[in-house]
Amino acid sequence: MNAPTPLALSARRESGEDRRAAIALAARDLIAEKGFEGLRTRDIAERVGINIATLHYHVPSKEALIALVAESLRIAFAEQSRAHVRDGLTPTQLLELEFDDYAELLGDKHVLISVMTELLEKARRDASIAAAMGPMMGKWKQIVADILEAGRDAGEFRADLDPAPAAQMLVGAMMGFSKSPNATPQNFERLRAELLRAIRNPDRTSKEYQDE
Amino acid sequence: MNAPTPLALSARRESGEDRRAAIALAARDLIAEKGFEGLRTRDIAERVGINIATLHYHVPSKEALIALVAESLRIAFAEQSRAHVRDGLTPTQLLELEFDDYAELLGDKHVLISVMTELLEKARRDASIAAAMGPMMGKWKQIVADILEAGRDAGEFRADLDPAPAAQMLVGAMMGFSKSPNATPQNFERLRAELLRAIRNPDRTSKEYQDE
DNA sequence: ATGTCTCAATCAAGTGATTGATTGCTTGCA
DNA sequence: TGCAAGCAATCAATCACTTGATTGAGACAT
Repeated sequence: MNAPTPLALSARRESGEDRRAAIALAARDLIAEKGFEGLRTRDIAERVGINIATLHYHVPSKEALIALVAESLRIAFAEQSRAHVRDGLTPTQLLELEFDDYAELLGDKHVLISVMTELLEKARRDASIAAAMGPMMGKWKQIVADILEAGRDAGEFRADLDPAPAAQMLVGAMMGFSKSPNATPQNFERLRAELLRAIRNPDRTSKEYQDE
Repeated sequence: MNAPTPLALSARRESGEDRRAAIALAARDLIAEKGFEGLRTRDIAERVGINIATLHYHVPSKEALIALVAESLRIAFAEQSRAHVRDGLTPTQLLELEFDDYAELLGDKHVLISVMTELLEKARRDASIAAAMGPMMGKWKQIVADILEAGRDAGEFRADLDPAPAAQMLVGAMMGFSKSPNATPQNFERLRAELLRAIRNPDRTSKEYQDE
């Protein structure tokens, strides 16, 4: 991901599916590096180690390529979400898991965040991208809102909490954090702690929280 | 701003300063419409009503033009900030003013938000843009953090509030909101109400808040 | 007269995409 | 087992613009 080296010493031939996956991966890296502004089909082909015409054989247009990237992002996030068991956890624990997942992205998967924010920016101007990104973001916010609602109803979070805007608050804080110049792990810990305090039920004591 | 009409029937000649201001304004509109990805110097020149060579006479390169846009943004935000007297207000009132300012941007100045988010995205990849945007965002967050700190110390906001991450939370929530598909005025009201609840000192009663 | 501003024409490089020939792989048949 | 056929995948060369920027002449203002 650092050196602009072809991703693999490509065999002369790969199945369409493998090739498209490699193309999506290369495109993700390049979008993170240069944005859509600097995204070039030739650069992608070079990164994969194929000819420009081969790229067009597998992915018919730049527009189709961007849609492929959005889909690969959706799959990556879905896999991350599935990696943790969520049954039997309290709302606070579920929320901590969301924070853990985001911290993981902030680590060695920062490309995924960068590509996501680039796509969200593009979604503002392009209805087809918005159609792809809308459900992804909407689902994330809904998951968080559901956790918040359950936590409020269970008395873990404050009684006056409004789930939808509170979810916007949490998601917005995390995504904004990743763009700030001081996005260190320590600062993320500090942020998540503040987010928890922002939603906590003040009528609960610290001991009651620990017992859960 | 809707019709792609030259901004004015430009006089054959304008002073350099007026011309550059018109160029910055046209560029802002076009960045909001098409992003940096779709920004073309010829489109800007056409929007202003001048020849492409004239644009280059006044602004030597595309890079310089983007710097000009960032500066025009800084000026616009500074003017907005100055439009309200901030002396003698309580921390809660000051924070409400920040929300009011943002609501105003969400209204008929949405272009400014769009350009800002495009620049922030570009800043991630371009050090000179980051150098321009960093102080702007940093200042906003500092203003909010200072308000929060003062409010905490005055007992208006909760005692365990950590100003810097809490400011990140508020700023992130607002900026994230502007990109969401349901960014209506009612939903912003709902969000700001939730943000206030997130920072409020629970040891204060509603009446105490009203008295301030 | 001089300096500033404007313009049409043009440059050189880049861009997404296409074309037609070639290569690689699989399958079926003798 | 070997060969031929057919389809999928690959490539170099090329196309038809597009793009940021430049050049040199002319217009304008003082």
